[in-house]
Amino acid sequence: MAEATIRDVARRAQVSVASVSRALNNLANVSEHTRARVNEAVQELGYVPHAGARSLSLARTNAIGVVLPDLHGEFFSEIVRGMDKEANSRGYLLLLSNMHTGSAQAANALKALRGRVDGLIVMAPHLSEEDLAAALPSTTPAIFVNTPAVVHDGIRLDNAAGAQAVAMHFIELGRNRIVHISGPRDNLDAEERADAFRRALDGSGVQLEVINGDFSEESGEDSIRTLIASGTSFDAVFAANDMMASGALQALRDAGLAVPGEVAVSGFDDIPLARHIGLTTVRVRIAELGQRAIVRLLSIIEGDQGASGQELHSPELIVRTTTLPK
Amino acid sequence: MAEATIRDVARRAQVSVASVSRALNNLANVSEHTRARVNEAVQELGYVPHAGARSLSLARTNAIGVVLPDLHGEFFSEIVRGMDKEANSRGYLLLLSNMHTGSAQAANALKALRGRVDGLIVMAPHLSEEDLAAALPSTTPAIFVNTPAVVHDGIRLDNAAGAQAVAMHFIELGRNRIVHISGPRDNLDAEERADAFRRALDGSGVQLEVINGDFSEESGEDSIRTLIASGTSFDAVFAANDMMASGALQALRDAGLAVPGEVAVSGFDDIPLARHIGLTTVRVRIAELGQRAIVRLLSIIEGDQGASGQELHSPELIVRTTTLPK
DNA sequence: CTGAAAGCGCTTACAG
DNA sequence: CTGAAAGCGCTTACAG
Repeated sequence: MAEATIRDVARRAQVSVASVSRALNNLANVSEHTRARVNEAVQELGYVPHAGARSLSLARTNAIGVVLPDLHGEFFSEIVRGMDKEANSRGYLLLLSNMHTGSAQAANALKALRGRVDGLIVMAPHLSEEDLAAALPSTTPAIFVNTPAVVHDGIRLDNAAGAQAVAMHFIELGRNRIVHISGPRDNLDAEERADAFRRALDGSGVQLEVINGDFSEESGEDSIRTLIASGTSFDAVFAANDMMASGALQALRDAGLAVPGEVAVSGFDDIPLARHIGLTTVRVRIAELGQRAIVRLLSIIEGDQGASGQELHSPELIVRTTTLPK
Repeated sequence: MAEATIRDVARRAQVSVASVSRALNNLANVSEHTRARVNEAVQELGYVPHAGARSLSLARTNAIGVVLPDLHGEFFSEIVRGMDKEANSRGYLLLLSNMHTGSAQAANALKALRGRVDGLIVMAPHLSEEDLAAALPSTTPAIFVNTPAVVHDGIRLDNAAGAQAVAMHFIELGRNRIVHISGPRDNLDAEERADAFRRALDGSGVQLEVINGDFSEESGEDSIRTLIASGTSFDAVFAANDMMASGALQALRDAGLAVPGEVAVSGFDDIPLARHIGLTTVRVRIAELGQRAIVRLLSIIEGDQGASGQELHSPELIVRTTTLPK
């Protein structure tokens, strides 16, 4: 048997569907008698309103589309957790959509959300704003998270501040042959971290070598292994994320180099693992980023005049054993 | 200006909305001429179909509701990742819904999904099947994941096999004063692990003490700290998950007890951290659990006759340094 | 191959 | 306070 509809309830309660609708939505203009009959019929039929039909009628879905490149890694799961928590407490559901590389695929992912959500959270550190804008319905509220954005409202991590803090820390420790393992090319976070780190070291007399990694643990390990094999000497490593830092630590250990005695190491992100391995890193309050994204999106959707433009979240340097003073 | 609708396209292309619909859905019975005009109009207007309206008409949403207790921890993020991957590749979106404790709240969470999804994945290790069944629309396909289920189709982890493997491993190592730090009461996984572990040790002459934890790292640490303070001596610890095992390791280290020399330690789950700290554990292919849940749900939704009933996923013992032979 | 019309399950002016 | 009717944006028999 098919699920009961509002018509079934109306028939059973001997009232019109209009009255059923009013009663269910707790409108004032319904007599107690009618309300009671409706509730009774709802119980008897086990009626549950059809949210899809309601959305169409109201032009409101109470759902938020979350478009992200990939669910891999603690970063994304944490940010989704922050969004989910805030959204749920405000009566919204999250609709997840993976956006694979390739702007055509990205456009389709975005289009599939039309008519399903009231707004969009877009995370795409690898796409340009133009590509995204072309696929974004202009009338849909959207917040860009850690995504290149000039025109759109967004939330970003202050990568520069984090990288700078690491640079200053290394200088204070007296390290002067520094290696930076960067993230993948074309990734916004990776670029900003590398650029700021380089700038912060400029003119300090410190020698800097940059190796290109890809945010994976293996790339961190390989980078350092190769570097050591080449005979290069260095006394500090700044990896653009914690996973690469973890790989670097393994390579250093395998090579018999003491950390932090001979080489100081810092990561970026402060994933839970970092604390366990005593890794100095830059703490990003990831879940909070996600939560803020929802707060701002809802303030647009619900018409409050929230702050517009870019919001920058400052990370914090967390010093642990991998950079204790010599 | 509002988004274009199918009517706008029809008007512009000078055909009926029926023809537009047919053209957009690539039906055969549309002349090339009409198809071309429609495509042109779509381009000019930047028309994107309204998925919500389409769903109502088709009684099909191409969305799957995922109901879970909490996004905390690597377990849930991994399982969602597995589901998301499979769902996306099959053209479905995931709609996330948090189910807080309390069966009334749970019922509402489930109801809010009516008319929004084609099927449900339900994870609720803390609720009884009756509570859930009362709130579940009987006509909606559903798969229960790691949730008490007799009537419904489900996927479960073979907790008993995992706990047994740990017990055998400890016995082979010659350990005979064993401690089990269990998960929270009323949690299905926790119960099954504890019960199976106890049974496997029965009659082996091994002495077993069970302490009640709550799956948090702190509870693992506190449990062992308290135990040591009480003067109890033991030579092996089986924590019901890796986080508690990690806490236990810290307490042991602080107390100066050698691992595995004096005390062998095993966890459960094999979260990424486990490898880093050399923790022996029971590997659960979490993402695979999520993927299988989607595969089975879709086979119900799409009418293929998939296997019904409970599917049991066998975990695998991973021996690392925390249980090397003395 | 094409269009007018009914229908999916709701909400809401409008008139009473 | 209540009901008949139109409308949200699609799809699809039905008749031509």
